[in-house]
Amino acid sequence: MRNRMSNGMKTTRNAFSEPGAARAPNGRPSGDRGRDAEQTREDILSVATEEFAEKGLSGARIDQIAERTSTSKRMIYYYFGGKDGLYRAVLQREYTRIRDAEMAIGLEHFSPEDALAKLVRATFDSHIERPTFVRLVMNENIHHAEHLKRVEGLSRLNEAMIDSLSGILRRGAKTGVFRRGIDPVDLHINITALCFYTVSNRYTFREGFGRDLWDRRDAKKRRAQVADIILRWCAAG
Amino acid sequence: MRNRMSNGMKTTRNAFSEPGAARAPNGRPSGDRGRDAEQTREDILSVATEEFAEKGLSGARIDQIAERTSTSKRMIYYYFGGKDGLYRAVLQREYTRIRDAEMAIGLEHFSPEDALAKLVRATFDSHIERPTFVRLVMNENIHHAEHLKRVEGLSRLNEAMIDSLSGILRRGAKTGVFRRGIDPVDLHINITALCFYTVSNRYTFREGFGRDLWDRRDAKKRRAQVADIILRWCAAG
Amino acid sequence: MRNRMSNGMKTTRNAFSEPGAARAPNGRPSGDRGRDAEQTREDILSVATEEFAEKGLSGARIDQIAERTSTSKRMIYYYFGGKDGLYRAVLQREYTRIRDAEMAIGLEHFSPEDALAKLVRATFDSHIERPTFVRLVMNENIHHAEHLKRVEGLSRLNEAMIDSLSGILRRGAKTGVFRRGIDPVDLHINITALCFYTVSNRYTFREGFGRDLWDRRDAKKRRAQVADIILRWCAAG
Amino acid sequence: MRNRMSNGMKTTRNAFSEPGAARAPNGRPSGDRGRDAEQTREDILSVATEEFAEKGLSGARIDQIAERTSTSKRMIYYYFGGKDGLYRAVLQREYTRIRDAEMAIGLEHFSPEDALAKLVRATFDSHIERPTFVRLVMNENIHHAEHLKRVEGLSRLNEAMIDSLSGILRRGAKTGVFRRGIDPVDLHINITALCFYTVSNRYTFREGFGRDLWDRRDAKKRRAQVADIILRWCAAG
DNA sequence: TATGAATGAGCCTTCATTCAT
DNA sequence: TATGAATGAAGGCTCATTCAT
Repeated sequence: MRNRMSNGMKTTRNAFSEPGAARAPNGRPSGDRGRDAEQTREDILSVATEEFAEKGLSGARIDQIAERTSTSKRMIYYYFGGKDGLYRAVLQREYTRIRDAEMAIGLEHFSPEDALAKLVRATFDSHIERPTFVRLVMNENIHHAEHLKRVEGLSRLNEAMIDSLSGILRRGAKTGVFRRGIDPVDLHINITALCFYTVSNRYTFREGFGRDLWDRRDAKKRRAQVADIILRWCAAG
Repeated sequence: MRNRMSNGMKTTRNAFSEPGAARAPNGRPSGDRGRDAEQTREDILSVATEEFAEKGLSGARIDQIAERTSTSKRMIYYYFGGKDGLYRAVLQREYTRIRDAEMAIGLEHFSPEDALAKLVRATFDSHIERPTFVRLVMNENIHHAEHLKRVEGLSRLNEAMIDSLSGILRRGAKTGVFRRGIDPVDLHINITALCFYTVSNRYTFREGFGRDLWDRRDAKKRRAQVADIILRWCAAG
Repeated sequence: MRNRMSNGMKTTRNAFSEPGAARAPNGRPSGDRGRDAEQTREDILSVATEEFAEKGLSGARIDQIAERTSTSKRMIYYYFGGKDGLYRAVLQREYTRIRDAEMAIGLEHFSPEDALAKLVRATFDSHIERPTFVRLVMNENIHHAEHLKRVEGLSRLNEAMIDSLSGILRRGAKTGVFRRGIDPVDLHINITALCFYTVSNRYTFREGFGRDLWDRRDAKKRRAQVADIILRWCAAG
Repeated sequence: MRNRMSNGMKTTRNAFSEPGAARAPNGRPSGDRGRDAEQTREDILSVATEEFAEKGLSGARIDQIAERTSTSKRMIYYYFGGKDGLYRAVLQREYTRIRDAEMAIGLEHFSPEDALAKLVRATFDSHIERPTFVRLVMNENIHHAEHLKRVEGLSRLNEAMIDSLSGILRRGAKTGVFRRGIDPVDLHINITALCFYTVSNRYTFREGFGRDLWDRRDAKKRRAQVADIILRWCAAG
């Protein structure tokens, strides 16, 4: 967790490079060891992501992660320095991925209302499709986000989202379809709250109300409802 | 956690017996130790609640709970049968308490709009004031609500809440201030989502946006906003 | 090593109470568990002393210590909190013992010269008979005495020794057999150096000179020689 | 530490080959890499010396040594065969160096007393200036000198020292300033004991007596005192 | 009802070492 | 000669739990 970390972080940065490119991390000719190393890292990371999302940080077991991996337990320490380092790497990768997914829609070409609806639905889908991420965030909150503090590039990701919402609100206010004075961060909170809760509280809700928020039909209806709530809240008049 | 369970459950049920009665747990004639026993249980429970809420089920340590208690570790096993039994008892107590708080307002005497607004604000407050409960629910979701399954009287508590919402919606629809066709359970979900998220995702949000949703002023504004969102969504027209 | 320590230290203090007394550590009637606990501690301590003296702090293995004990490895952590705590307890016990042995001679009734000679010989013997102690001190010096810092009652033990030497020097100076101006601490250093080295450097010396400083005859001669060196150094004229 | 040993020892011996020669280690024609190789070895050795002296054999970490080196960890295995081989090489180099230092004074031209005093002071200085060596010797004694056994040329080095002392004693006895019958090996022991202890037990002494034997002024006084002790012991009359 | 002592299983981590290139 | 990746074995430590009294 000390010196090895440098090693780990160096290659971690690759997580931000284009996923399509990501060839030969350090300029080595090709077809050599580098590829394997990157694969080993990826292998560990994807297994760890599932485990941490499933059991939480303290519930997950390094032994079990290693077992489901094609490499040995020792490699986890080699690449990530320890349980916490691995957890952090998982966190970073997941945060990057979900924001990428949410932003990957060109919203400029739509009317403000359509753009907002589209963004809400995209956010909803990205939560529904990534319960793993949601669970990791829950776990992070249990731990007072102490590990997220050490994840880099976080605020940059969020600024992009806020900018996007800000643009939509401005355009909507100009054309008179949206009220003025809505804080884009507030808007983000409310969208996320409605999406996040749907995924995060699935189990207790089912237990309390006998209804599964993830039932295909339910999810679809709920997605429309969330968009509706948000649009009504922003609507002028 | 295995064989002692029977023991644990038997005494756990005592948590719901009338506190005024203070019956000696095992029929001993002299009306002496019963009072102490109830106190011991309460002592353990309140410490455990904090610990479980703070660290989660797997993160909490029986030793630490025992240490902060005025009794010994053995008593935890005696009264609750083990870690899981204790956790379940905590869960049950908390669920009972929060629903009591939420329902303790007479809403019938207000206009539908006022009643709904009042209920939303009460729900918001009850979340803000009980982060402990919120954290326990988060943790329960991490564990797929497997322990909540064994908590009794849960659905009964929820039905009361749904009935209340149902009544408000009906009255509002009759007077024309609310739209028809709003599912009271949906309404509950949305209210809760907006309240719950405010508390549950405090830490990751602060990390990502540098803003504390619990800041006194922020919380107040947010409470009004949540009520606004819900009311606009229900509003007719 | 955190909270358990308190437990460990509480009973450790018994090491300083009269060894003959040391009955029922906490007022319990007698013939109960307390005796066993003390025995368990002692058992662990004596095994650990040998192991640490033999292999050093980093060379010793907790597993091996536990194996030679009549209890389990877990008990080491129960009583001493960890490897370091155990090592510290060992250190304390050994320091106490050797100083007790060195001081246990009534020197006041002898002439200054005889008293000094007696004390030197006692010091020599106590080193020769306790290579374990010597090795622990060597190890402590390797570790910059960082653990000795946390051993209580150390300086008190040393002051007794210095007082004793001081008295002898004063008496000798008064009767004219010893030079004036000899610092009792210097005297202590020189006596100890000559004794300590005999034991501490046994192995490298044997390797370099093919002579075993511990050979019975050699040791006896050496003891006399050390006394001779010291007395000549102190002698007046 | 097992099979690679043969390799390790073969190259280890190179440490004693003439440094000026700089022969390519494995007979390669071009006089190129040999110089680098020797430098690499030296680099590793000097780092390892510090680490072993600081932490002891079991306390030192191969990884850390490699990290402080300009080469990789693999080279340690290549050149020294393993941890033990490296430790042995360190030992050998240090033993050679200190004896060289001690013998590098022409004592024949001085009076026996001056010669002895000079030699004592030189011994004292060579200890004070080389705590690294002292610590290695301490460590070797912890390990029963088992590694020193495999260091070559040791007794040769010591014989030179004994011869020197022997000569001084003989000359002193002849001129009547020294007593007869003093064993030169005994003399060596006593000189070394007083010097060695000053360095070896610095830390425990400071802890026990609050006095630092290495304080500049203290060291100087102590050096004179050691010479005084030895001279008084040897003095005739 | 209550307590200090004890425990086995398992957890996270580290070590010296070797392999493929 | 040199390197990054990989590893088995073991090391220190912690956990929930039970026993004897």
